[in-house]
Amino acid sequence: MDGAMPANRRETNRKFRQDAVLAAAQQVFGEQGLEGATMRAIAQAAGYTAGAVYSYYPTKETIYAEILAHSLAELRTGIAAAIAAEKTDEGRLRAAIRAVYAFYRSRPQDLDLGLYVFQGLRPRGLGPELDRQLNSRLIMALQKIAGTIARLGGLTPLAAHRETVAAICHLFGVLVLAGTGRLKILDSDPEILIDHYLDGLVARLKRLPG
Amino acid sequence: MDGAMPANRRETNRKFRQDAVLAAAQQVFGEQGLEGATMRAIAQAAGYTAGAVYSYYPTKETIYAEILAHSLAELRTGIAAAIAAEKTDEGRLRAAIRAVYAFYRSRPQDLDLGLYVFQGLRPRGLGPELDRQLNSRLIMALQKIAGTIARLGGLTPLAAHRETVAAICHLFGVLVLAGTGRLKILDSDPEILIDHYLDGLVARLKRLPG
Amino acid sequence: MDGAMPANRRETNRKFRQDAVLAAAQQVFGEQGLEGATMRAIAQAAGYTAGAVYSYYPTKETIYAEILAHSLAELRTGIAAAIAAEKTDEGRLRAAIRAVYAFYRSRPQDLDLGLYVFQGLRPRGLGPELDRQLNSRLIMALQKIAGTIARLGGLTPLAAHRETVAAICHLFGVLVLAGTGRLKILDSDPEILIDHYLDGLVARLKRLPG
Amino acid sequence: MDGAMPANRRETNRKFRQDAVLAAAQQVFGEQGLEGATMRAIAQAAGYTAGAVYSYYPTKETIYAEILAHSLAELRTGIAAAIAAEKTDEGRLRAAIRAVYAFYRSRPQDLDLGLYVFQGLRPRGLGPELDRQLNSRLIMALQKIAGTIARLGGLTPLAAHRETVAAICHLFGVLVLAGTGRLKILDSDPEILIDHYLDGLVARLKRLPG
DNA sequence: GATGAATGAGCTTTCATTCAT
DNA sequence: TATGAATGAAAGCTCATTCAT
Repeated sequence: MDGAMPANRRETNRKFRQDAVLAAAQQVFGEQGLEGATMRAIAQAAGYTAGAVYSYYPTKETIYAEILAHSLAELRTGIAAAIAAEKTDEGRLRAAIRAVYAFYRSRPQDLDLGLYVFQGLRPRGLGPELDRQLNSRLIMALQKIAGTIARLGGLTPLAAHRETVAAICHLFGVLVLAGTGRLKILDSDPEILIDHYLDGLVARLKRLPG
Repeated sequence: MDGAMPANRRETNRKFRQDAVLAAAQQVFGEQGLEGATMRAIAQAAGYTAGAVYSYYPTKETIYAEILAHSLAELRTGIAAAIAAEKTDEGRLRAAIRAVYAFYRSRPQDLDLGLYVFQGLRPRGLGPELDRQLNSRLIMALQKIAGTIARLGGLTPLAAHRETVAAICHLFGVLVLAGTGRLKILDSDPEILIDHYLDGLVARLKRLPG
Repeated sequence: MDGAMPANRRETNRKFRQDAVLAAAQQVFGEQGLEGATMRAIAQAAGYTAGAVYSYYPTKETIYAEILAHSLAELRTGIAAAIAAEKTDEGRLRAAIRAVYAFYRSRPQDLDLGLYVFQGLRPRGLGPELDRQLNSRLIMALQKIAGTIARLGGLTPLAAHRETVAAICHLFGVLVLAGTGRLKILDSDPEILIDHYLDGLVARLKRLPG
Repeated sequence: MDGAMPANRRETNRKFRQDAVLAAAQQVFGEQGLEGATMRAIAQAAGYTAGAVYSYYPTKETIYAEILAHSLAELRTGIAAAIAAEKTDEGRLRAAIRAVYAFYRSRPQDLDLGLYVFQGLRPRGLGPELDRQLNSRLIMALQKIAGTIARLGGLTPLAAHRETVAAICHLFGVLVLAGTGRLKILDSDPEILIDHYLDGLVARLKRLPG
């Protein structure tokens, strides 16, 4: 008889358990990869039965989406922290980019997931609503970088945005090629590549306004 | 009496159908994505029963490997052609990079496949032998670009290699983000990004030796 | 144009190739066991395509039956040879039984086949006609042993038959348990078991008439 | 609220259904033979889908192993009961051997299964662990017979073991030949053969110590 | 909300057999 | 006769998902 429990308390409980499931999913996902992340495995890691998971997430894809959303949120936090720890704009830019790199290097699954969900190995990854949500999170995560670039190069928001996107492309290229082992084959170190790009970017930005 | 069809002809026919299967695989792959590319689907697209496919390719992974090998060979041809059509080293560099871009833009599945096969959603997609083969094809495909960069910037082979890898990272980053729809969200045009990168690269290379 | 070839020559040729297929089947069978003996494997060992085998044997089971028939014929020859090489009836009995033992010990597949075909892992192993044929071959193979037993023990044909069957049962029991590894588990040597049985049998036979 | 069904009861239910699956497997196995005993067939006989069976037994081989284990356990019980019902050692020996005979005569599939599993038409039917378990069950099943033989013949444990194994060989030989229809062909009655062997064995044992 | 049972569709792969050439 | 292409049925197994309790 839980009639005594107020509605918001109940909701809190629910949210709590939902998060536990999510954490379990993340763990399984990190340990076993995309293929190993079956509903059973996730449920088990959460201390539930497969069926129970469905009271929290209606679909496997939903779980993936949620993980991805969390990932992006943490990425954003990571970027913010990296920037906050620096004094100069150049330091902030370098720190931010390196933070993104480090983030995905340490959670390669999150990269996989992003590609998987968006690209849609499955017909339609998620509903457009979820998609929009994830997109806005991505944009928010990048905004701090854009701001730094704008200040450093004295750029308009638009130009700074372009430069940010370019940097992100480079970053993801490095991450993807590193993650698939191609960089090793090509005898290249991802971190050196990142730093190399940053050197060029900073040089260009500093030169621009003068 | 099998004089009617010489061994020669036989083999040709076989090769022909084998290629048809491969084409079917590529088509299914493009239409349904990696997950949809089941042996049944491939066979059906080729007008066969599932079992029949196995007389052409002993394994699903083999088909993937073959598609990828073809893809890389064509990529190389494409790069060579693009370079051959230009007179100046700058033109060659720009043309080569744009050729890679155009190649994967027009066959997004090939990108997926490369990531899938190499990264190995499966334990290890293919034997190390095949892997090596594919690797060398990749390297060969990139060598022409490295040569052009070396000449343009007066770089040592090593430095040119580094610069080539960096360019490829950028390129793949753009391709991946474009392919997953992220660039659209970020309101960015992949071609502009490529050109932007090329401008910077060329400028840097020209400045370097002086 | 082989109109020049007389019918019986043609038949001889056919028989020849048919035997080649059979030999191949036997070889595959010995090397790969029952499960490995696919039509393709047999055909290949014979230098043919799978389809070609069907001009010689309409069914896989037919091949098995033929192998078994050959096996029984050879067994009979082996028994006869073993008996012929001995001077005394006791020697003949011992030699005959040991010959059967050695025969199946060296071709465990033939034992498997016998059990497989007769017992019918498949619904109906062979037609009743083939079955009868194989049966008579079995009986013929055992007749020499029965004769020796009859003489040694001064038994009526009927009594000798019974004793022969009993000996064969013992023999097959040893063979089956040895072949399935049970005897090793039970720490027993098949040859000792056989000799032990023979000792008892000979003693009994010698005692009987007196 | 799952107070309605205590864990206790749950487990019992589960065990019940698991046994039903096993019974179905045994039935299919008896009706269709080893080859016909597919997972689908077993499932259907149990009123399930193929997939459901896998929640009771993780593998087909496991089912086989379980059937065999049950079989050996029952065999042991049967032997014990037969022995317990007799007063004299001779009676016990005869009863035990006849019990084994009757057991397998009434469940010919169990014999097949034993041969199949141990001999391993498959590379190695079951892991060595299961194999050892089954072996020890087999040995335990035979120990009572060995004890009786030892007492009856005044034999050392070793000698009694040898005699037991010999008897088992005979028995299995009779069973196999009877099961494959060979005995009928040879116009012999398995029971008479068994009794004949027992007569000889008992005579020998009684004579020995004197 | 949670369980555990069950489904059903699907997967890759194997193989005896058929048949036009 | 022989080939080689192809079939089609089947096998063992996995998994997201549903649902009565």
